[in-house]
Amino acid sequence: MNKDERLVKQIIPKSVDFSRWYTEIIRKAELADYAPIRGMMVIRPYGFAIWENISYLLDKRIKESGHSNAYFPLFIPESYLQKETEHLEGFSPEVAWVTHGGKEELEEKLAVRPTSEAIIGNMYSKWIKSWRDLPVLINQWANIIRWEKVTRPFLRTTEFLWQEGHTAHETYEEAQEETLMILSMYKEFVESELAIPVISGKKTEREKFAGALETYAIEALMSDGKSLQMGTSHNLGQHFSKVFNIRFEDRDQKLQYVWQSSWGMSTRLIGALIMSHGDDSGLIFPPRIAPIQVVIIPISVGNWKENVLPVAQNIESELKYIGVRVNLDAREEFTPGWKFSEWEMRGVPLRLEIGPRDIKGNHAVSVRRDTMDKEIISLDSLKQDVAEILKRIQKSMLEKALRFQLENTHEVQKFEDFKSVLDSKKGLIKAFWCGKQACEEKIKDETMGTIRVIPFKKDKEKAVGNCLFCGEKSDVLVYFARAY
RNA sequence: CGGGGAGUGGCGCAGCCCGGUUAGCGCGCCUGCCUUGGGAGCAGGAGGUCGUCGGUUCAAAUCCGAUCUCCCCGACCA
Repeated sequence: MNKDERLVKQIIPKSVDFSRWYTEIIRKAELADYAPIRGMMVIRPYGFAIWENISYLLDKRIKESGHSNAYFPLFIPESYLQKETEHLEGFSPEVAWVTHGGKEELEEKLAVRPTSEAIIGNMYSKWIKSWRDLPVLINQWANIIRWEKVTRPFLRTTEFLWQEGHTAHETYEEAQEETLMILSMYKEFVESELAIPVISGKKTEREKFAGALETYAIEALMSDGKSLQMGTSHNLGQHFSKVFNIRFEDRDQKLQYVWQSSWGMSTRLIGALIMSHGDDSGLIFPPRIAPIQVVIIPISVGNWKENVLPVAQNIESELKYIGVRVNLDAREEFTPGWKFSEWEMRGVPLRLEIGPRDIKGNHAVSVRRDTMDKEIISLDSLKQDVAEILKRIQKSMLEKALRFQLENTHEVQKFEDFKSVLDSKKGLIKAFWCGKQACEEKIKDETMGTIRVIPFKKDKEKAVGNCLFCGEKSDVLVYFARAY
């Protein structure tokens, strides 16, 4: 039986080898495949459907909060990229360059965008003349190229898809407000749609986006105990407006530089979904994002095509009618048992089994992927029940992930404890930090632990402690973790 | 980019050290029969220039060199 199980699952259990489990499940579940170019992958239909759901649900929020979509060029002239020094230094090691058009060498190299601040800044300088033109609230859905040294499907690929928002405002306060509004929108999105609880806060100077005044991020704890940055929102200050000369005449007729923000989330979110929710049997997708929310498996016995199939088809169309993404697996060449495992591996949140026995009893058997709980539901109330169960799955997946996050968050005072917790239990560690980059750096060198975020102050939290490394008095409590 | 491992039908592997018939095995795939409430069975069949390029040799999956890609562990990042 054990041997059979291995053959059947075709993937290494997550608990045995997390890394291998991660890459194997991506290929076995047909989310993505390796392309013949270093660090590049093909997002296959089942994987792309997740991205489409993410895009749709996120785009709705972006628009509802007043932003419009636009599209900027893939190429950025070298001179533009060079204008913001920090920005250039941050990105130059990973920029891909276009040097030729056909056989002719270009007079000026073109960068394949690693992010679009530069090209957008340039355009904004033409568009913005008066305070009446502000704010500019633009988002773009695009692909990005970053020549990373080490790549992993979805988590870090040479090319990835994302949305990047770029806004311009009259004042620092407005830009800051936008930056934080987006951050909380990201948090809400990831928690309610992806069922992944996140911690949000500010990044340290060291982890800041190249060219930003301040960087904020949402971070989530993956089920192997490592942290993953899932979205970032930057207050760019006037760094880019000064170098791209984005000026406007303000209400007092004075010429001013605009205040900007930029923010993004990427296909990395799919990696986060895989790593936060999956188990030894494969993927588990939260219903809101799942490409297929319900799979119907007809139990093929006897003349099932006459008896069972029509009922299954009826259920399928009823569920479709109420907007459930449903798939009836009526393939003859596979047994029901085979299909059960297959769809479990592929993470479908709810399975409906319907066979002769069920039809006699006017019911179907539902099986939740997240808990494997079986429930017999009446065909008369099937639509409502399925919708209800999907909601419950969504909710309990978030709760489960949150429980995991809390259970794996430890508070430590001493560096010795910090090291042992990081080695044995992993997870997030809350500790005080004096604010000096030297301490941050040394902690990283010794433990591989980095400051993920400086959370926003909560009233009830202890106000002061001692820096984890140097022991100096501090009122900054931060989250450390080993990160992807 | 450093250190380690690996590329052989769709997937997982054996063969390589010690060069020599027609490159094997399991799963999957195709056809037929038979089955089907947790990955059924039998019979027949298809599918490979052994990652790529070059070298050594009468002869290369096997030896040598280069190169590409993947995986793991570090330095860098969404």
